[in-house]
Amino acid sequence: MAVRDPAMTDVARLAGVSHQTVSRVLNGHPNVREQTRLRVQAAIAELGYRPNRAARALVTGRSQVIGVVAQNTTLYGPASLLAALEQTAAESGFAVSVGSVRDLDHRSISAVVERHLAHRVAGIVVIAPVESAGEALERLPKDVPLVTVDGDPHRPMPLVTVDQAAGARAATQHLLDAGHRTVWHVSGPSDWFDSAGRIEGWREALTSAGAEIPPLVPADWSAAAGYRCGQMLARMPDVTAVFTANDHLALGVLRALHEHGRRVPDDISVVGFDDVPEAAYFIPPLTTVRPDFGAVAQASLEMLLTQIESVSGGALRQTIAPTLVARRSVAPPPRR
Amino acid sequence: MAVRDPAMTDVARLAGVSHQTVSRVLNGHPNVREQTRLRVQAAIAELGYRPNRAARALVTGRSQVIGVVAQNTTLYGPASLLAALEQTAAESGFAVSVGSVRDLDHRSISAVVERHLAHRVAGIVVIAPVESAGEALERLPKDVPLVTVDGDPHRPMPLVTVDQAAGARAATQHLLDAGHRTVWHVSGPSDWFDSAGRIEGWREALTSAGAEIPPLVPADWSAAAGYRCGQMLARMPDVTAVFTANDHLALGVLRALHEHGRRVPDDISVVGFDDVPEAAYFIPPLTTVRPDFGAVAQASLEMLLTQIESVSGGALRQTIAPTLVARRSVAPPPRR
DNA sequence: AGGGAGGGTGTGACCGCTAACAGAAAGCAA
DNA sequence: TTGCTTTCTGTTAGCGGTCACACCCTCCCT
Repeated sequence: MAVRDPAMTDVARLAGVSHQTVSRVLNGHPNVREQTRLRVQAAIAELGYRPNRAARALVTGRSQVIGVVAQNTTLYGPASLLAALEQTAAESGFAVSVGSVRDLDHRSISAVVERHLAHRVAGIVVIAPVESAGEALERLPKDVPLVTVDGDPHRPMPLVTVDQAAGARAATQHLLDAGHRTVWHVSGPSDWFDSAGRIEGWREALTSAGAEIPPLVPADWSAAAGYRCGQMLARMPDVTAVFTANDHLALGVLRALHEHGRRVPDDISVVGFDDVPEAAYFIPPLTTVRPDFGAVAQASLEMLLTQIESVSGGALRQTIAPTLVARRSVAPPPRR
Repeated sequence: MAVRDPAMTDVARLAGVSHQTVSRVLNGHPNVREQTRLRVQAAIAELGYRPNRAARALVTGRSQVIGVVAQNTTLYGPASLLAALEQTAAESGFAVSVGSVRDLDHRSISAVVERHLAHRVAGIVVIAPVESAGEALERLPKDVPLVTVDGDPHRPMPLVTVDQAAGARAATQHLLDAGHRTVWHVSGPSDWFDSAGRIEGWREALTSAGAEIPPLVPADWSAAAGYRCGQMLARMPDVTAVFTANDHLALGVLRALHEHGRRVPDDISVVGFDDVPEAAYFIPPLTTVRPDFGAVAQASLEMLLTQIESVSGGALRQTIAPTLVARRSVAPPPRR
């Protein structure tokens, strides 16, 4: 026989006060006598009372939930970000509701956003770093606090990004510094801003070093694609340095090179991006670029909270610098 | 100037009906004249009306949200499961709220569960496959629909599991079939049920084949641990076959063996577990066991929904069989 | 002693929805 | 026509909180 959960009035009755006083205790309102507060807290404990967030959300018009829109939370980057976001949000008393989209078209994204809005989420974080996401986002109500992670740098909305270009520059420069004449780049899917940023950084480093810019090798984020690209790269004798858009791609490249008898780093050097936990155990250990997901999460949440709390906004944009992690997949080019 | 979101009454006024009729249209109640329904739908569209889930949750006592309790959503298994769960839930009109716990003690788990209960979630899915989770779960209200994934098989609660033992048996048997006299096992953390199940399956296969049972090599889920274990294994000349509790562990082992000049699969065969997308691109491609996360998610949700909808429960337990994926990391043992 | 300030508490309305019932309209048998 | 279902639709009362306000009491100043 399911008994109704205790409500505020039950607590109030037991403590001999009004429901409003209970509410005050719950919300840490200052004007409550210490003795009363204790009585109420005792009653709460005795009944095992749990405030009903739905009721609160109804009257305040906002729940203590943050909606996240993500595409593929199986990928290492998004998954890490999501986890970090959840941790950070919990510390501020917020819950996190995920909404994944399979495809990143208007309709799918809007649908997920709608779902979040129907729940009256306090704010939305979008981890959908592709072109089409931005468009879908433009047409939603202006009064919903929103932060985009790794989104379109050219759109005027609150944005937190990993400095992809800086990371890519560091990776490329690292290879150049090792003595390579130029660096090839296996890029991520073309519609991701992350890819674009990494390509940009790679180009910049090459340009400013006066190095030749080899043709771009386009791929997606998978090891499979990396493998295919690696098979090509392995056949080209003048390729001595490769920077891949992520670590999984690098893994595929590594395997292809290995199969073709090209040694890493003796014959070819490879640098990845992401620093997945396994990168240190690739053959050979992979030099890569590590983004700080914790910092990204923190920054996003901070931005979101200032939007939620006040009307006037703080910073509209924040960039987190990644760091290069040097391991054994880089060496000087072979002497001819 | 933030205008109030349109509510049911606004729609009702515009359509010239009562709010209740609007409610009926929204909930697909049968007794509404077609013409009225259309008028209401037109009004909804015109106003951009979005039903307030919080209000509904308040009055019905249950929200259309499923709470997930997970430990580390960065690991491939949990992340995949979470994603699958989210997909499946969305199809049934449910949102998913994640609550990660850093540590798996009573207090942390209870705290997360409390948070979910405060939101009046419709049900809870626990992906926290360790001993301590079970205890924390026992003391929570009986009337909350709950499903445990990969939890304690000895506890009388609804449970969906990957058949770890079967997977491990298949892996071990596969190695035995290749001609190995016995198989070593690098196991996951001892407090995970997944680990226990895999150990059990490994032992069973060995026993029923009449093979010697080598000492267990305990580790956690990381490539780092795999590497350390691999360094030991590499020094033992009579080790010809290793089954690791997951693919990352296998990666570490592979690297250690490589460094010690022991070739895989020529000298030593290796089998993993999980089939992470990268497994096919390890050096060499890893033979592994693939659990069907989609099926697990589906089964869990189904179980949860029957609990939500009715009082009498359906199946209390469901087991999903994993499949062996043969790749190139397995070969017959070297001839002496 | 009178009066204002302010801490501490209670009262009532209301947030947006659903459930239960009541009432109106329509259909059909007698 | 009457009377009785069967649809359809409206009315009212909450769900469990918060907000705005009114009230009471004490304290302090004049």
